[in-house]
Amino acid sequence: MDLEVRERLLALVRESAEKVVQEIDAKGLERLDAVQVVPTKSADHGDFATNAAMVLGKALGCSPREIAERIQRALLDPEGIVAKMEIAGPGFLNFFLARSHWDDLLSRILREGVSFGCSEAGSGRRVMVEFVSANPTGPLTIGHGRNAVLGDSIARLLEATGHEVKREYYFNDGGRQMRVLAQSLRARYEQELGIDSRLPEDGYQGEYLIRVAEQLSAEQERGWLEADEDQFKKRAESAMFADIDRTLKDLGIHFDEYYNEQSLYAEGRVEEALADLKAKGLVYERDGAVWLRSSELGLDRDRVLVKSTEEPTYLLPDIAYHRESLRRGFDTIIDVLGPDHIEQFPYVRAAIQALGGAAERIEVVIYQWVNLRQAGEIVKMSTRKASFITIDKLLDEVGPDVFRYFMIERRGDTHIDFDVELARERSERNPVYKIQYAHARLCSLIRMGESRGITLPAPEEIAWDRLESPTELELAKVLERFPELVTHASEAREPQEVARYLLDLATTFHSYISDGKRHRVLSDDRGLSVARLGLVSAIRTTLANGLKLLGIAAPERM
RNA sequence: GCUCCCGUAGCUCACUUGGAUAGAGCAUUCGCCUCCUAAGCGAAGGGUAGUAGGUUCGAAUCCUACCGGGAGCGCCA
Repeated sequence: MDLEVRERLLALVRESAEKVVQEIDAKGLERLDAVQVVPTKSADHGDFATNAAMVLGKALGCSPREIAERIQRALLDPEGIVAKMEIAGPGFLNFFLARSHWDDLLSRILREGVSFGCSEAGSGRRVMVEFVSANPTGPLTIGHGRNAVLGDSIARLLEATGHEVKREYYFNDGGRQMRVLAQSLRARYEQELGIDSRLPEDGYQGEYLIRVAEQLSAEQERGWLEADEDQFKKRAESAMFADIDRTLKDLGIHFDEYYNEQSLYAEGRVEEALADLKAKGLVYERDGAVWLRSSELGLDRDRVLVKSTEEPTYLLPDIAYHRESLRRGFDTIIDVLGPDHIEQFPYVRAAIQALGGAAERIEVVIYQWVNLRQAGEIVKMSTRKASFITIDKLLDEVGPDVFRYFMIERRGDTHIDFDVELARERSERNPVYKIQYAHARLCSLIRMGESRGITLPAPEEIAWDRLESPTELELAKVLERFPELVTHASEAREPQEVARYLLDLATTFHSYISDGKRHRVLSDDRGLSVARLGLVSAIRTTLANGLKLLGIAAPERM
């Protein structure tokens, strides 16, 4: 694919700036890296601007404006990308792009359709995105929902930029939590049968277990009174996973693999990791526990690998898991994790590194917890006490699109206070509706065009030069940003950039279409109608492509 | 004790990874459906960007210190 115009401009500017530097003082060469070309905020400043003259000013000992003039004179533009250049402000060199650029852009969008915005940047790279990874002890909470939406959107962005993506759910159905869950289910089952049975001290109090128990007693009657803990565990686990899967499905999320931590034990990977760490002299015993000598790996203290009860902490299997993932041949492994891992993860990474693993291929996307606000009060969420609102409940009220948008509109590393009442209210008047509404209106225009017999010819045959208003050019300018935005959001693992962008595009469109006196799309002027419908179609394509990256529906009618 | 996040309009948050006059939504006030979907649009008011330094041609953005708020970890995971 062609380079985006910004990159082509940057190359021209650097080339020209280099010549100027050579003429004046070669010492300025090392400043060339700081030269940028960026889209402008205001149309008065053209379409793109470069800071080259300001960056080089000091090194060359000349005024920025003088340098800007020399760069302007030296700039060669064989393709004729630039129609006009201006020097402004403290020394910006502003570029006004040639009309043909915008015409080409609109043609290109129509030609590329669903793949506009996609790239092959990550072609040949295998990436694993490991997310959700909630243990099957209860329904998914809103916090898990943030993880789910974030991970899935990152995966979608990676796919759009050509990566081969595997979505993985890593879980642990061994250990204490699951035993407590099994005991809790047994207690509920016995209660169903009228036996005065109590939940274990720190048992799972959620209502969902009662439902499972009801079903179990209906099926088995008293048949499970002698059942062992393992039977209850398996029963509880499959019920919990059924819940989780349904929720994920409602959110439009699927996984390629469910990876069980227990398999690491079964295959001896955990022992192996411990043995290898021992062989490197990175392990010692104290107080009956086995410690990782992480303070010798540049970290602030040592950590327990195996507790005095002989159970491993999460750290050891995590080291084994990541080693195993690297062996599976991924170029990049992205873990989407809650803030409880912020402090921990460096130890996993350090251990992998010390064992000679490619720790730099492991990336962590940390998100902050979602606080729930009810009647103005922050509610702490705990799975065990069931003091949470499940995603299911919320999805019933606001639907997956609003939920996904809520979870993705902010950067992952900021806190979200999720106000349930507000979410309900806002479900009727919400940014995501504004975006979807724009898409529906665009579709409506296309339908109306068709009903009047106006269909789009091949993109190159559209008389794009009929689009003359500033708003139309502004729209084109917004569309222009999309491919680069997708690339950036993908590389930065920041899907909220897409959400922001879509809102911006939708707003610009609503503004355009509301001024129907000046820009009526469908009119008696057939050529103009075709050109405007072409623009409409390009906007629709871009909105739809962006919504798809976020897993949000693009309705044709509302 | 250690780690992370946040202090920007009355509220919730942006600012394209250091650029030109700091922007949206909500809320408030005032307008717009004989005209392609009013889930929309236009306009007005509202700001010492927590404080103090530093780096830079240029700082809301980077660095340091302090103040204030939120969260996590320290043999549960």
